[in-house]
Amino acid sequence: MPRRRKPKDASALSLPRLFLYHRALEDAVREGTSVVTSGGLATRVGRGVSSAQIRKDLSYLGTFGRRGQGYDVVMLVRMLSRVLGLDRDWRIAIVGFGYLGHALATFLEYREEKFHIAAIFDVAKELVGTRWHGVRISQVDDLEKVLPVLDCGIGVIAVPAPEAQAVAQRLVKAGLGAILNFAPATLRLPARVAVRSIDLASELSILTHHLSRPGT
Amino acid sequence: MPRRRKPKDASALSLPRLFLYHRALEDAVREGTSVVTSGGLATRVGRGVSSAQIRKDLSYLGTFGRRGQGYDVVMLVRMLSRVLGLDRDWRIAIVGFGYLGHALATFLEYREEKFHIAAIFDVAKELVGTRWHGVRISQVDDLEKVLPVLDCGIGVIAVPAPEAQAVAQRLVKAGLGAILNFAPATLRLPARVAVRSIDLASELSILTHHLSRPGT
DNA sequence: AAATGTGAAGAGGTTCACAGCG
DNA sequence: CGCTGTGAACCTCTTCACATTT
Repeated sequence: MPRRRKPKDASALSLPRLFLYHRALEDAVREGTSVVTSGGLATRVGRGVSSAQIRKDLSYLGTFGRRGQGYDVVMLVRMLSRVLGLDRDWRIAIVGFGYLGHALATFLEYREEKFHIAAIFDVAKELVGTRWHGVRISQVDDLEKVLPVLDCGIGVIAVPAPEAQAVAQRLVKAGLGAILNFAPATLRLPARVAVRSIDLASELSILTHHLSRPGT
Repeated sequence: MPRRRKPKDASALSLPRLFLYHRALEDAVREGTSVVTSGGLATRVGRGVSSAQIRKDLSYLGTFGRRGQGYDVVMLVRMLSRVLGLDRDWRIAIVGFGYLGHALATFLEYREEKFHIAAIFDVAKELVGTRWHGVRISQVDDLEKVLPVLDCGIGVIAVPAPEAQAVAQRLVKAGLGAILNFAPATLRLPARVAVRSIDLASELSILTHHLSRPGT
């Protein structure tokens, strides 16, 4: 039963680019730039994004530019914020508070003002009950009890690989609709749940592949 | 001047998959499985990888299966290791030893036996001169002096965004050919350098985008 | 009989080039 | 004139389906 999709839908691959546009435009706002052309934005974004690509990506979302002039920076930032869901704050639950979980929490708390750590879980008895920046660290076993009242939208998995699948399922049961997974394991979850996996070993192996090839 | 490429070249998008195959096959080895079919491997890998996809990916690298039987697991692992550059050890330099750098170092040291932390740099005076698991933490200013003798192939950037570009250029000048970047900034480097960027905010925004949409 | 390897068909995404509009 | 917005061409990757081999 193929759900009829809007005539124009941003391609999956365009999403990360939209975020890059958003970030580059925020820089432009800080510099006081008020209008930007697709070519100018392409230069800011770098990384081989063409002006045609930018216009195409934006055209899937609507019509925002002025022909002959370019795009209003503030308006574009606002529009992209809305599309990316960055026009509101988000509460995040972190499961696994070892080095990685700790690093992620710190990074988010200091650098990303839209994202707030609202729940932390770990299995280590010496951690449970302590607080991190005011957030109580709970026992993973209590996940179903603690999580529902905290209104988190996103769960971050920073536990060892063998536990990742079980943790993911519990997060989903507790109502989370999106998961960012750092464990080197493939998660099998209902399609309605959005999942992104960051796999350090995978990234490194892509680099070693390139280093191992003689030609570019 | 378009360099003529080999008649068959693994597509860029297949590389991360090859790594997933490698990981799944290592699991199979541990279980004592000696032969696997493309369908069986697809089941192990999960995440919507089809058996046809696997056969196609492998066919770009050569002919390894036995018709009617499947693939020899040990041989396939070995072949993929070679292609991915995982048939040798790698020495890594980390720049930025805050929470994130520390977390990455710990993760790699404990979990990835092919990757070794060989150099650590930071700007904090209280860190410089101390050691982490036997590795001396050096001042970032000394990067050009210290790095060349340590024979690192890969550099990991875990510094704040404004410093990332400068650090990246210095790593490249010091001879590194591959960079894994965790700073939320676009790096502009010579094409010969392999770069992968892991952008936490970008991943989160893709999740918030999905959470903000009503339909799947 | 069973599963590979692969040409061909099909999707999906990007680039081109230009009409349209300020 | 300059830059956007967009159909069409192009290219790349995925899926299909089947001839081929053990």
